[in-house]
Amino acid sequence: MTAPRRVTIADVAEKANVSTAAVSKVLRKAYGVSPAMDERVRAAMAELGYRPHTAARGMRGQTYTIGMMLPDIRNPFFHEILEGLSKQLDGTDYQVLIGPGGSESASQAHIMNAMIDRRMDALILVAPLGNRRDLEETAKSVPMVVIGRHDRSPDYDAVVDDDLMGAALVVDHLVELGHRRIAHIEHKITGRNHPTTLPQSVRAEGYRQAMKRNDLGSEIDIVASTYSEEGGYLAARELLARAVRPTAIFAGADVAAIGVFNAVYEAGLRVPQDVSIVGYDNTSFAALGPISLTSVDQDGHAMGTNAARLVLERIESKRTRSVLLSTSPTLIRRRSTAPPPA
Amino acid sequence: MTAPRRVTIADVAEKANVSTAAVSKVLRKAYGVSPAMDERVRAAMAELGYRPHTAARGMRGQTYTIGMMLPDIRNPFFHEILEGLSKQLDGTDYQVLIGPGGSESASQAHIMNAMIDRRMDALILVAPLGNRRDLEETAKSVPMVVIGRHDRSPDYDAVVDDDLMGAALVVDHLVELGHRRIAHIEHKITGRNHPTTLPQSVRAEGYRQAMKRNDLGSEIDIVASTYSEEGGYLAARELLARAVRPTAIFAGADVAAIGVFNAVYEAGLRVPQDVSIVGYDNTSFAALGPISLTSVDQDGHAMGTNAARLVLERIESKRTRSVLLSTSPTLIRRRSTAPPPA
DNA sequence: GTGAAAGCGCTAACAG
DNA sequence: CTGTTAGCGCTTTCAC
Repeated sequence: MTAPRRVTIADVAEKANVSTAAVSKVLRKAYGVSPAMDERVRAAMAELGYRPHTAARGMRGQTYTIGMMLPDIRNPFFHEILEGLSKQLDGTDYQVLIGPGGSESASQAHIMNAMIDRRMDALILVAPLGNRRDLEETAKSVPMVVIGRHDRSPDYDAVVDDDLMGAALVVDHLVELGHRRIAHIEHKITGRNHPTTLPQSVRAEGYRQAMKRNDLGSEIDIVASTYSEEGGYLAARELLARAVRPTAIFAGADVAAIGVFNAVYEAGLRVPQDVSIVGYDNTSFAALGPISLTSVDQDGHAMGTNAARLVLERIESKRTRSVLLSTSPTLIRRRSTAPPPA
Repeated sequence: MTAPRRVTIADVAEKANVSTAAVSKVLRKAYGVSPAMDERVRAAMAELGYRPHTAARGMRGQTYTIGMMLPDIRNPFFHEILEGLSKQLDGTDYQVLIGPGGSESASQAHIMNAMIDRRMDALILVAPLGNRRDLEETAKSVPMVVIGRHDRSPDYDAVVDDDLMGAALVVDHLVELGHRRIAHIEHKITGRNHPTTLPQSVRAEGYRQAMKRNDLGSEIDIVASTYSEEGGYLAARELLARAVRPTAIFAGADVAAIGVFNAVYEAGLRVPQDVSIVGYDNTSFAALGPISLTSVDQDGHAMGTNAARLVLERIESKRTRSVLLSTSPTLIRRRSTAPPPA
């Protein structure tokens, strides 16, 4: 019941007949330890089952902890990012811990502060809502990489997928199939002015630009909703109730596309014969037979790997200049898109 | 670029003309501070924008951090638990941080150690794989609550939903509809012997017992697979290839049920006319129109809230005896179940 | 009611 | 190459 006192660096030092400083050096693989001493210390550590006390290390040095702020745990796309990140960190001393950020700027700021208060060595933020100035402010106190946003800042690194191109791929695909009345569902958080560099805003802008480029400027039809099943459902209901119904609906995220399916079936319409549906993120369920959703694929795994690399470079301060890493999406065509009804 | 030195307790003490000890007391709402001093200290903290350095506090006292180990970030059911937990912790000084545990006993042990090394005040483990002795071992060094497992231990608290009853609800419902050939898909991790108290094992056992109770012992048919889309898909393919095909498939989790849908459609069969499908967890997509999956609902939110309560009680050591909190599931009937074909 | 001082476990100069 | 010695920011006796 009573926890035995934890083994400390002092216990190891005593056992190995060396100073605590020596043990610390072995721990950090620091310069200036003879092979003989190194071995003795390691042996003592093993024998005592010593594990460094990360919190204490953090008081002077690093905590070997990287905080990842996620607005929504469930999003399968975020999971891919996490996997890339974890794989890259595997084998290093670093550990990822996830902070649930929620969908509000305030709750996200809260968890970011909590992570900084806990002395995390670096922060990885996925599609954070805060304005750029605030982000730069926190980037001044901790190495930081932002995933998903298109801002470029001198203070933090950015890893993005080209959402402008992704939206263009979708529109061009639909136009090629013969569609003209192509609607878009955007994620639009109510309340404060949110940055236009968020993925959802860029996707909407990409849709707009692509429509114009295809001489369909007059057909532009955007419904503001949310990237969620319910959001997609409600937006699609609105679209299907129009006097002239769209023949294709481009949802900014797969989860929303699922809601669109729902509304379309409910209206007694068929996919893709009556309405074509396109999603974004190419999440695992998009490939499922009964759904078979045409979607835009971003390489989340690579984004995670890149974020880890950038963050480690920063921590080890091999680099002080900021970097923006942009990857290209691809379109995955499936059975949810077809030519419009004659 | 250069981070300004953080405000510390010493700065606040100086500003308020008191000792650091006094500031610490105010911070901890500890006994022995006069209202006047309290106010002065608070004013100084506000003026300087002081935020306590959690890592440093942890060296002597608490870190005000609760670690939650999740085997799979994506599972929407886990998200419900997290929400309940967060809501309960809201307004307290505590913060949840999520440790990605992965699907292996070793990776889970790794993240648990990482959390302990970081001096977290308590651990909440969701369906951990380790054997009970190991769990009890770690429970000796930190307050702990285990969610989902049916073990009862003197060393940690447990929050479970009655999976035995959940499985019985499913079988009884199908039997009532007239089914006899009811198959079950179990989550079975390869390799080591895993505890039989895991939710997946208890659900399988509940299925077995209920089948026997309904005089269908000879019809028991369990396929070992995984709770995932692919796992459900593969298991269902196997089941549908049987000489005598089951008329109902009970997947141990909604995600697996989605894969079952997939396989059923692919085989040219209809749901529920040819095959009935039941899931478990009643995750949000189960309610979606095109899916409309009959499923077992556990109140994840309540489980999270309860876990938080138990953990706080332990931290504040109001309680030393362990508790097991079991809630009851309910069956949500939807369109994926119907009488078997004649 | 208040403050001085000794740590918590580790790192980082700095001597030797 | 090795050990001594200050701290990191906060908590906690224990005098006053």
